Amino acid sequence: MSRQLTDPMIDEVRGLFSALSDTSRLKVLRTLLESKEPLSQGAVAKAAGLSQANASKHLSYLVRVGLAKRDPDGNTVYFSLVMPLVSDLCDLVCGHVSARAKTSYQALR
Amino acid sequence: MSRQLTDPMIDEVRGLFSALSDTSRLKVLRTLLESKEPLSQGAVAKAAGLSQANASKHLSYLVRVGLAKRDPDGNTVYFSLVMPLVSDLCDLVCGHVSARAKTSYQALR
DNA sequence: CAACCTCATAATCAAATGATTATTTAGATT
DNA sequence: AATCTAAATAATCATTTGATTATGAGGTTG
Repeated sequence: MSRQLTDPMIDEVRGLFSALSDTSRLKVLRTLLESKEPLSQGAVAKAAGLSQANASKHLSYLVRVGLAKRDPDGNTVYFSLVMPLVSDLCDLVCGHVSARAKTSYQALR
Repeated sequence: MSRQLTDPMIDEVRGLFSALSDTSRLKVLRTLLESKEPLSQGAVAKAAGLSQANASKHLSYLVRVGLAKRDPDGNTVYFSLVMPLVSDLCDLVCGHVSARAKTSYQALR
């Protein structure tokens, strides 16, 4: 985001972060992170508690912005995450969130 | 995002990414990144091309999720970014975006 | 204290976004 | 070929979100 953040680039960045700013899509990411192997769309939908159509749209979104990969095999389509990008984002953001949680907890005592 | 991504935590993470998924807020971040010093709200608004009320809301959003800091001095309020979190996020995401841009450009030749 | 400055807040409106239901496409199976 | 399954797409609706305009609250300066 730092150097040369041109206006068209801002739009790309916005799209990527938008992909991460929805509860359902984060649940999809969590599901795929916790699974070591690629999962079919149906498996993702079930594990994340989403309807079929909903899971399809969210997974497409993640693929479009480059956070997930699509891997069709016969009838079913397998999805997996793009690493290490996603895990890096995880570590950064989760670290920040839990650090904030800790300090705001300590502020209560 | 990886380990122990509980449901309440997902909501926090969502809030953080939502803060980054808006063009105006990204312009605010860019403005603050390019400035070495904290900037008053008015300065941010002008540099980012936002109205006063709009800048106020967006800056409050960034502060609320812990991406920016507020520093009132007399009449004016100075804002700055929380480092190194923001620059780390920048590097990660901008790297990804420009890498994708490059490969999709090469795909055209 | 009165006029002024900087920022925050409230109300309103238009636009974007996510969920649902239904339908369609493509591949597999009988 | 007919059927079944998995996934994508379309249409619709409710909700969320961002921009604008106007106003209010603090602090500063003449």
